[in-house]
Amino acid sequence: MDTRERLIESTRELLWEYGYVGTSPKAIQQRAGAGQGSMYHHFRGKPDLALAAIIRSAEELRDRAEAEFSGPGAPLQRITAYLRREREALRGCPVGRLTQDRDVMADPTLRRPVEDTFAWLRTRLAGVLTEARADGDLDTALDPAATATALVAVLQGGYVLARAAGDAEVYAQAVDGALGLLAGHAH
Amino acid sequence: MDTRERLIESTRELLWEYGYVGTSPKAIQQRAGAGQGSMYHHFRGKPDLALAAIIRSAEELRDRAEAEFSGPGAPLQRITAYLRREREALRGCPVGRLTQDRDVMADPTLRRPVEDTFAWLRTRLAGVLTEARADGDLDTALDPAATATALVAVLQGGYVLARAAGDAEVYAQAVDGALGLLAGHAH
DNA sequence: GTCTATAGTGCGATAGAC
DNA sequence: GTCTATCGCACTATAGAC
Repeated sequence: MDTRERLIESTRELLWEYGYVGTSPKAIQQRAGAGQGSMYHHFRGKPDLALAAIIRSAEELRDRAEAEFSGPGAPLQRITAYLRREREALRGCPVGRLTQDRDVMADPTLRRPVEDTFAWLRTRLAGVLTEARADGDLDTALDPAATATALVAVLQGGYVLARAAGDAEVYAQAVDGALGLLAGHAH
Repeated sequence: MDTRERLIESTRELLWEYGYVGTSPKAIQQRAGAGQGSMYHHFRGKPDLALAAIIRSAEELRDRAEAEFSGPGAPLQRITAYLRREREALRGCPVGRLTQDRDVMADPTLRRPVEDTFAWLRTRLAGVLTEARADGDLDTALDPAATATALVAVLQGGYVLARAAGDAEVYAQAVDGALGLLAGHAH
């Protein structure tokens, strides 16, 4: 892994743990094992480097989700697999976390990947719910778009509650609750 | 409102918008219209002042929720009222936001009110769900604790998605989706 | 109880040698 | 392409006058 790559990966981890305001170029350089000059050679500054890191985290989230959504099994099985997939609950969502970062949301360039990722995720999940409905596996009374938004919200909120409790099990409990609610509408 | 009070309220607002790392004593003083000496007279420092602000925000969240939970109407009506209550979706949750703040979660004293608030909220909501079940208004197959955690997660995640989209309507959509899922289990 | 002055630290960024 | 030196600034906190 070359220096540029190490800088991006270090920024991703620090952004995940400390957020944008709490991540300093100095900390990035130390973690990447690079000097100041090196960082400012590859990137114009903190926002430029953060953008590269955010885009990569967004792509990773999207790729992993797409793998579950387009995987094998019936639509509802794929949704269950997606919701139950192991996540690092106590670390939170590397992309969702950024919505609480004012400097990120205030900068249209930094904000864009975050906005696009969740817009895609909600739409994509709604599509799988629509598939399930077309197969006759899901109650037609359920609105796919609203249900998809609620399910994604359970994951994002599950991170919040797990971190508040200091217990990853709370995340699992939120998912269990959501699946319990969904089960009543499955045929 | 005296100086001490203005300092606490200013800190609450700044903590809500900028988070702990992004909130400086200087900004607090300016918003409160107080000098440095004044702040350090009333509080030992930033963490001490933040604690007072966090405790107050936690109390407010709890009081507002309790008002809905112990209000008039059947249990499921009260839950619907709680979920649908107007919130400032784009500003996010003043307490939930703190879970993303490393300096807050790393300090047991600052973390305590956050942890307690969500533990109480989940337990209290589970209690109302149990009431609904006892009244024969809710499917007995639904686990009250898991369902409560999922519903609270929808709210917390709804903030995240609304902020990501830059649209408060997304928060409402998450709530609609959750109520749609819950409706299938109501008698 | 509130003010101003000041200290010490770390931030984000630039300059220029190698 | 990477390094060290340095800049100007804001941060959190303390000291001491009023």
